[in-house]
Amino acid sequence: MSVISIVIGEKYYNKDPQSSELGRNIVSIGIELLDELGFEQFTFKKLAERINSTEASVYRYFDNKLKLLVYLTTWYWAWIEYLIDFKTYHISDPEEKLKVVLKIVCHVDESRGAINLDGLNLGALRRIVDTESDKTYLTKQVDEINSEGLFKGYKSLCHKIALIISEMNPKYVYPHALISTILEASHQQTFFAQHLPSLTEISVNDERSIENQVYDFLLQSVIKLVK
Amino acid sequence: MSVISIVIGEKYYNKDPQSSELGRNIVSIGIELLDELGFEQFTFKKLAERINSTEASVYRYFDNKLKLLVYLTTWYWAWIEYLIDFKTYHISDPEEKLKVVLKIVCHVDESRGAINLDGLNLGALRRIVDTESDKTYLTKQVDEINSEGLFKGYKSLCHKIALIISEMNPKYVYPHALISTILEASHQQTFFAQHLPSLTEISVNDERSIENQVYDFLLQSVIKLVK
DNA sequence: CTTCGTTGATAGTATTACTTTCAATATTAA
DNA sequence: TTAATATTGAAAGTAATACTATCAACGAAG
Repeated sequence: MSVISIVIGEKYYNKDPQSSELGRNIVSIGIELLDELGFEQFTFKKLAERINSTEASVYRYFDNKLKLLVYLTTWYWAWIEYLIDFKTYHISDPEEKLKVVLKIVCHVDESRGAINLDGLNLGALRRIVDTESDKTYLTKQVDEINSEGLFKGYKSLCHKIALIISEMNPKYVYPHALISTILEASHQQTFFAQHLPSLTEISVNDERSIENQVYDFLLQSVIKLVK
Repeated sequence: MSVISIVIGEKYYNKDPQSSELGRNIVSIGIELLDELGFEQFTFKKLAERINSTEASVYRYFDNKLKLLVYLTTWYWAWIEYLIDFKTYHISDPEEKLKVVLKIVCHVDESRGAINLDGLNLGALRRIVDTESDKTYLTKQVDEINSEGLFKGYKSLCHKIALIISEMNPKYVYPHALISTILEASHQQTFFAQHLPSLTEISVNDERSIENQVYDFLLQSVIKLVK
């Protein structure tokens, strides 16, 4: 039983998936099927079959699979932002704060196994974000989706971390560019380590976990750049 | 009349598009249509109509649109690598070399207007690479495509630049991770400036060109990190 | 002059991405 | 308790996508 719950605004869906068993199934089994099939092979028909419902019923909650992906990534970033608020609340030193933030973003110190919040498979959700989240904006529909305010979650997170950077060094001129680069790199480097290992020194064969290696690379980079 | 021509190996296609008028049309009009419609909306049927040919004929050259995209990005990276070889040939100082490399990658100092090489619209190709190139590997087919050696071009470029970094500072432990991050950032920051401006300080409203701003951000970053 | 390779034309299949309608059931409100 | 309302399932249908197959026409090469 979770005491907290991530709430997503109504512009992200047609009918709130948190409001019914079917909706919660669409989201939770949707995460698992997306992880399994990848965005391109994933369809509402396959999802409907998996949850013993129908295509039409799924469409009643989300316009299309891109909107579902936007919902899921928004949920993910909201969760990350919650963790940041929670775990940095007591910290005043910005450099300390940044370290905690990067640990959260890189999932260092995370308990192994299928973690659950709101009944969601967070491991699968992470993999989706690593592999598929860029597809929320790398589409001709970006400007439309953006004008509806659907990237607010990512922007908000980026801005929050950028503020910490500015606290560390008010003269650094690229806090947002740096953080968006770092956030993207955290996914890319994880993906490269697993699928295109010659593009990175981070390696699945290293005795340290991928998460730790990515964290070290990014922390070292940010500290050097901002100081 | 170009004196040089980028040649792409046969594993990238079924029939060499450079070998016929139709093939060259598929590539050159393909670039323009991909730029226009985006990868998701682009189809071989639409392309066939545009070049007054048929779907079946296009399929004789490329298995599917993903393979065409892989071909185009490979062509692009081969072109960039050619420019790097050409423009750094006489330079021995690695830091100087790096500056030239980043200028090429960011398209600084490039003459405006539709540049042409092999009859291809290079401006459109750049935009495709900025927006669509990540989709070549962000798919469940990565490992398959990679095992066929189709990412060789990108890897080769990444390695070439990583060697310059190692020359600058042999003790720097993340040359490949840094360069893959920088190459990705060069697209992302350009894209963000145009579509999600709150994620970056790089701005279309700045008096300097996007290309120049991205170059400054990336050069400054790499120098600080490697030194 | 014949053979080969290329292309175009046509047709066909399975799947995707939806939309519509209607009936059955569950929930809520009077 | 009944009546109104909302939710889902079932079924059918459409247009587009992502292909594959067949065949005839044409030009080039031997």
